[in-house]
This record gives sequence, structure tokens and C-alpha cells, in this order.
Amino acid sequence: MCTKCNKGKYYMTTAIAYTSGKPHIGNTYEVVLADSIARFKRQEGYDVYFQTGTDEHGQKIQEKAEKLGKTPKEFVDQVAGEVKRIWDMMNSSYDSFVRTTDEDHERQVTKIFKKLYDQGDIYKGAYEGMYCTPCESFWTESQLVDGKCPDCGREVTPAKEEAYFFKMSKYADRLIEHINSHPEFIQPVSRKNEMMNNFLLPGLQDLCVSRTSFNWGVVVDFDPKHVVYVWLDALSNYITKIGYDADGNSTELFSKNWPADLHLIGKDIIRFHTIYWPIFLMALDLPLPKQIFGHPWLLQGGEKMSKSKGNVIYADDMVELFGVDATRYFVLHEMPFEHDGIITWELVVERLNSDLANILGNLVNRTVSMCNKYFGGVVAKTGAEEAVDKELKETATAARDKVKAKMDELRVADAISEVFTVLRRSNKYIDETEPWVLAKEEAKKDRLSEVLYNLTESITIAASLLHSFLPETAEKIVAQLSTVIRDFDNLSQFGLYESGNKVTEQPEILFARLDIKEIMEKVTTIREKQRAEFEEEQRAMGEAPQQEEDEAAIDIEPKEEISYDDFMKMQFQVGEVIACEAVAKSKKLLCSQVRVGSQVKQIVSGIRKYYSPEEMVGKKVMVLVNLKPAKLAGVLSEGMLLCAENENGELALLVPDKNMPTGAEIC
RNA sequence: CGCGGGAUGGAGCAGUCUGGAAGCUCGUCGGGCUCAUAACCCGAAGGUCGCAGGUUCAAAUCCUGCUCCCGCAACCA
Repeated sequence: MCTKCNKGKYYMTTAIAYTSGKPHIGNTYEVVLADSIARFKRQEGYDVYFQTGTDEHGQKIQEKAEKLGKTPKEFVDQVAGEVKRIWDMMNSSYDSFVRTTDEDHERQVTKIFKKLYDQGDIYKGAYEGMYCTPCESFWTESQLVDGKCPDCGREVTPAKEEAYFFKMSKYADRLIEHINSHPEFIQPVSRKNEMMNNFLLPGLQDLCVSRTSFNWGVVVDFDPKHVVYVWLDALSNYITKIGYDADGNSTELFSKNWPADLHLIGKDIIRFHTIYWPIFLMALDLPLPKQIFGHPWLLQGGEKMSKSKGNVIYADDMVELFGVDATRYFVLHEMPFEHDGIITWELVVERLNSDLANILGNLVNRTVSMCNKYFGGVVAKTGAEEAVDKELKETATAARDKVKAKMDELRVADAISEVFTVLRRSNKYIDETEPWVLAKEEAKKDRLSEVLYNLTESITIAASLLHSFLPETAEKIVAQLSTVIRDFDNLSQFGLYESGNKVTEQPEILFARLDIKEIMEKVTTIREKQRAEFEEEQRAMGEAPQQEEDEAAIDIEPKEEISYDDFMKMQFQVGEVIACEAVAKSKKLLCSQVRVGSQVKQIVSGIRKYYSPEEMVGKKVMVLVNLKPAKLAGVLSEGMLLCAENENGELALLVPDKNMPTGAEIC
């Protein structure tokens, strides 16, 4: 009956995790999602090849390793080990774990780069832009903040640097045509417009595909001061690791599996996967992947997780508190298809209690208990059917196709809900049939047996469908029922549970109910531990540890020493904001009329996010008066309002501690 | 006027393409049941579907304008 391996191959990948640090639960979500899809496809009968791994090159990694006093390789070895450990802990059933520092991968990337260069798709040119010398970074005009380096706020100068470029525009029309004729290519569909309108239709610029500012990467063999742009390097993993060879000696694994059926990625890197990657593939004369799904993010209480905010949730901690399957359940079920999902400890506990403990665990437990109590554990079909059975059977047998339909659309959360529909219906069935009432009359013994058989059968079907999502739990359930996970093909039939089987005598609690208070106490401990680790890391990197949560100390790059005369060149005065309005063309800027002494200056500042025009009016502020006027977003600005800035870029205006008249000199 | 997404009972979401009695899960309240993990089942309360106009017999859904939130804006991966 098994149809294994007759539906053809299914090659799927996750994005490879960037090894700049330990992945949090949001990153882990991706591999769990991929794993559930892989498992489901296998169950359906596809020959699945599932690849994941780590992206280990790049400037960030090099810098971080340096700060920690390690070689980049030592550093990525450690992080990649962590990633793999977490992926394994989550029970991900990948077939291949690629690392971009793998020798075979690096060799192929070198060859691919050369091939593209030889055929003229990559050419040597010069990158021109605004350069911030201390930060060693190029910025585009649009990235500059008030015409200055967005990182450090210092002046930037026009500069030129030798670099290799990829002729993106050459393939743009073909890509547009492909995307238009393959509506399933970019998922969710709403992303398609974003890519088209923002990037493809305005015209693609050639992409700079080499770097000289650091060397932790794949070296360009014919021009060794360049390393290959990390994205060209990273994206290639999807073909190199399954055996692509740029010289035409690709392996059988490659010819069998390419093109990929699914690239599962985060919504932040859709551009790289739906524009650059397909174009690289066209240049290599390879077919394009069939589908790219940019999944949403898991946000901690609506905010991005970040170590400095101290709100990171790690898979380790969740598994320790809830177990692997509960963690898998939460991320899979709580993640909507189109937009970001929210995770908080409270929500996890709520979901776990209501769904896993109450609906699923308790159903199995009460069913097994009744089998033992009334029939010594033996589950027998007697044929004593009643009308009420019909709906239960229909719900159970319809579930498989419903789950499949949702999975085909990659709506994993909805697929799980379909299984829970069966479980909810089963709980209701118990109430409808009232086995404890039947048990009181000897004459109704057959009916009682039939009822318990129907329940056991429904649970077996549900557990089999749950196997892709909660593999351990599904196995535990069928073990308690003394049966096995049923073949996919047989899940639309009712009554295959072997009559006369004996279920376990001591049903183990699948998911214990949790007390939110106890969990939150443990969470406090976890947070403290995290904070300590974060501070230690900061110390190891030679940076000052943060003080109190709300009073962090910040060190900035020391600037050149200046003389008193230099200081005196700057004219600071107290000003009073007499009018203020938002700059229409911009989102960040406010335009204030500031009275300084007897004159009024128009000053534009990037503080709209932190101050409303209304609250600005009447404020006494500190003004740098003799700054050369400049136009910001087309509006003339004749000075600067002084602000303090914290590590999150939040701004606070400086105001005099005591009341001072407008025009008072600040010295 | 840069591009795009969102706003639906206390919370999280579906429904919007293809107009036709406002739905799901959680929470709250009331009831039932006792096989079970204080679990399960039934019922109830609770919403001007962001705001303002318009089209229509009929609008959460279509059109126009507005407000607020969130992404992206191309070499930070």
C-alpha cells in the first residue's frame, strides 16, 4: 500500500544561517517549518532531499572573531556547531548540512566566479560612492543621514574602489517574464509586487560582487585581493553542495535534484532569492527553483529580538521549559502565513495548556484510561454502530486531504489546525456517547466497545497526521495505543485499527499543564543568565559592559583632539522654537523656526520620530548657530539642534538646566 | 506626492480577489458531565469591521480622501 518514492523527488532548502551568533527561536523557526514540510512530503511519498546549513563568510564575522581574539575559522566552527546542535535538538530531519567554509563549496564558488567572468557576465569596474574612512564603509546617497555616515555621523568623502560587477540588467527581462508567467514562484504572492515595483521594473543596477575591505571569504583566484561577495557565495550552496560542477562534471545527485522545488527563507532576504539568485542561475544556464517562500518573522511581543534589549528567546530555553514538540508546536502553529507572528512566554504557556495538554494529551489519556477501566485495555470493534458515529468518522477521514491542501499552500499553521479539528471532535464524541453511562449496563457493553474503538481509531489517524509536526509526540501516542504511524494512503479510511489490540496499561501524560507563575519565575532566571552572558561577551569583545537596563553607558569612537580655538570657532546659543512643522517630503525631518536672540533661524532636524511638531514649539534648545546652511530634503537648514543619542539611535534634545534667555551663549 | 503591507468584540487571527444575515482560537461569565491532566461538552455576554464620504436594494468586502502602525528603499549578510 505504501507509495513511498513514487511521487518523484522534492528538493528543498532553508536559508543557511549566518554564523554571527547563536540563532534565536525566530531563526530556529525556519528549520522547524522546513522540517515539517520535509516530513510531510516524505509521508506523502516524495523522495525528499532537505538541505540546510550555515553561511560563514563576511566582514561581520571577521570583525567579531577579531574582537574575540579568535581566528574567523575558530569562531565559525564554534557557531556552526551550535547551529547544528540546535537544529538536531529540534529534531530536524535534514539530509545535508552545508557550511560555506566547506572545501568543495569554496572550490565551486571560485569556479563559478571565474566562469561568469570568462563569459563576460562579471566585469571589473570601480565602485564609486561616499566613503566614511573611519568606518571603512561605502554608502549610497540615500543611506546617508543628513549627508553624513549613518553609522558614526561623520563626514563622508566621494571615493572610488576597484571592484567586480555582475551585469544584472542583461537578464532582467527574462526574469520579469519568468515571474509573470509563474505566479507560484514567489510566495506569498504579495511579495511579488514588492520585488517587481521596487527593483525589477525601475531597472536593475549592476551588482557589485566582490569586496576588498576584508578577506574572510572565497578568494577570487585570478585577482586575490578580492573576495567573492557573500551573497554570491552563500546562494551557491544550493547547487554546490548537491554536486554542481562549473566545468560540467556535476554529480547524479545534482541532476536528480536540481532545480530545487522549494527555497524556504525569511522575508528579509526575498530580494536576494527572487532576483539575484535566479539571475545567477540564468547566467550559469541552469533552470530556476520552482518556488521561493519568504516566511514572516516571529517577534517577541511585537518587537524584533535583540540581545541588547534582553528579549531574546532561544530554542534551548524553550526546550528546557516545554520540551521539543511543544516548542515545535508553538512556532508552527502561531505563525501566520503572511505577516509576523508574536511570541511571548505567556502565549506559549497558554497554547501549550489549551491545545497540547487539554485537547490532545487529555484526550489520549482519558481514552486509554477508559479502555483499561472497562475492557482491561482491549480495544475491539463490535459493529454496534449508532448515528452519532457518522460525524466523527467523517471528520477523521476527511482530515488527511484537508491537511494536504493546506500543506500544498505551505500553510502549515492551518494544516495543524485541521488535525486539531479531529481531536476536538473526538472530545465531543465522548460527551455525546457518555461511555461511563454505557458501562453501567451490561447490555450496552458492545456499544461501549465500539465507541472506544472509534475513539482509538480517530486518535490513530490524528496522530499519524501529526507526525510531520510533532514527531516524538505522534510516536508516543501510537505507542500508547499499541499501533504504528499509519501510511498516508490509508488515512482516509476508517477502521484499520486492529480489533482486539491491547493499549498500554499506564498511559503517560503527554503534556503536563503548566503554571504560568512558575514558568515566569524560571524565565526571570533565564533572563538574568542571558544578561550575564551578554555582558561577558561584550567584555570579551573589549567593549564596556552595559550598566543598568535603562541607563546604559555608551562609548563612541574617540575623535581627534581639538584646541580651545577650534572649540571657540563654534557658536552655540540657546534658541526658542517658535514654530515647527514636519517636512512633507521626508519621514524623519522636522523643520523648526528657532529664535536665537533677535534673529530667527530655520533648522531642519531628523527627530520626527521622537518629537511631534506641537511639543517642539516653546522648547528652549541648544543650537549650533554658525553651521554652514545646507538643504535637507529640499528645505534650507541654517543650523543644528543638539541632541543626545543612545545605542538605539533614539534622540533627546538638550535643553538648559535653568531658564535662560534665547540667544544666551553656550560656552 | 518613493514602494508595499496592515488596522475586525479583552488578546491573537480568518473573512476582502468573486458585495448578500460578522466567524475561529484563547480569555471572561453561566450551565452540564465525572472517563480524564481542576481537563471535556453546551450556552451567554462582548465588535459603529481605523476615520470620513461615495456607488448599490445591499459594503468588513468596491471607489475616493484621511489618520495611525509596520516593513523595504538596492555594497551593513
